[in-house]
Amino acid sequence: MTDNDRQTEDKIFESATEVFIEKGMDGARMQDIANHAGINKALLHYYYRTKDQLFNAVFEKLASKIFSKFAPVFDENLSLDDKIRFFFREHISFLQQNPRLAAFILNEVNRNPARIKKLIKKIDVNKMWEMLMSQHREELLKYNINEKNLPQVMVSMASLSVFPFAAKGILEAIFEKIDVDFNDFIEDRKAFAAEYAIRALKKDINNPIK
Amino acid sequence: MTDNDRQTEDKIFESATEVFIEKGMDGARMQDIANHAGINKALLHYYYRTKDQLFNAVFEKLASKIFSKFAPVFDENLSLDDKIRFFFREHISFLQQNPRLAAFILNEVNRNPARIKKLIKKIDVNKMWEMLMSQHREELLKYNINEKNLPQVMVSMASLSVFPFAAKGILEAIFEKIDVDFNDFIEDRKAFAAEYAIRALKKDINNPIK
DNA sequence: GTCTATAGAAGGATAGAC
DNA sequence: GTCTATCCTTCTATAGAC
Repeated sequence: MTDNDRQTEDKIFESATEVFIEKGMDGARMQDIANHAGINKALLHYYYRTKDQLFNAVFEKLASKIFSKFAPVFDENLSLDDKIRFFFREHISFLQQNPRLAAFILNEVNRNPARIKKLIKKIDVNKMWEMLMSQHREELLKYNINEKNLPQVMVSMASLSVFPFAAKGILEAIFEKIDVDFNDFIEDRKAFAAEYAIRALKKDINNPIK
Repeated sequence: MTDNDRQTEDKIFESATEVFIEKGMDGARMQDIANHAGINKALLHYYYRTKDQLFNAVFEKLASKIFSKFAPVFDENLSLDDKIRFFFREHISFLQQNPRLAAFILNEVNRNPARIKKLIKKIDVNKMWEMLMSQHREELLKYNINEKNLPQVMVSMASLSVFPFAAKGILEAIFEKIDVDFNDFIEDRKAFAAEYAIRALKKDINNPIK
């Protein structure tokens, strides 16, 4: 494969990424992607035979990029509280740089759930729990976390981080009325969500878990 | 307008609702909607001149339905804790009955933010804060809630409730691996999210807010 | 008000020249 | 490898009969 091939193929891939994120699989037009890349439609089909194949290539790249952002949390040598802070800071910063990415992935997965199966296969949820247990055995006793409610705990953290981006359009409309800037809100959220989640997970003698 | 008109128009509207929620504006086909309603395409255009008009009618109905679910929280005569419990129980139950609704709204708003502006106009956020203040003035002193962080607080509650539905496709794929049923998860979530949010919002002498 | 038939436009995909 | 021209299907929308 020559440099020229690579260049064109990359250009197509990048343009497709932008257009698909913007319009979704159904809304995107091959013509848009071609225009965006400064080439013609036929070339798209030369490199990626069909729209479906082009979309799949883009989707897989983006989805794996998102999932890979969850892993480092378990590797850092930090207290549990600081891991939570680390997670929100990193994860929200990542989404901040790609504000439409989350909504795109969520929507396309719902539209075609089979797409995500392949990527999920690589994730070992049980191992995540074991790592958490081995690294924070004593700390965990002070937290409202156990093997049974771990899914609820993890989903809650993902919710607090991802939802504002998934609901960006609605939030911006509401914020406009109360003179809040979405970007400022997101900047504040890195710390707010972390402290919120930490308080929610810590056992509290004033409000013991039943 | 005769009964027959009403019947047909309603049938079209209901069919359009189902198909649009399932496939989105771009993915939905007028033919699908006609088939679903047991009529032919031409009739769709007779009642709603264009696909766009039909979609707008459906979208507005659904979006206002979702927003109206937030209001009753402020009217109930309950302690703040019980209002939070009430909110999660009611809101999650509503989404449980319409599991694809949240993802549909979020996606279509992002695709076309102008759509939501009209509905947002009706919401008075400042009034919500005033009601909260007047009803729970003393209680609020024990909570990490103030006028400045109210948006963060509200978005967090919406996140915990809505996100699992927006991410249904991904969660189901993950849950399959660890043998968790999505419906069971949602059932548990009504109580989990409430207690999680309450702990997160309560001031805690062990972990005071800075 | 409801249907059949079809116009007319758009979009994905390919053939063939260079 | 890249382009122009075009095929062919799909889809929205309308015309016109009943």
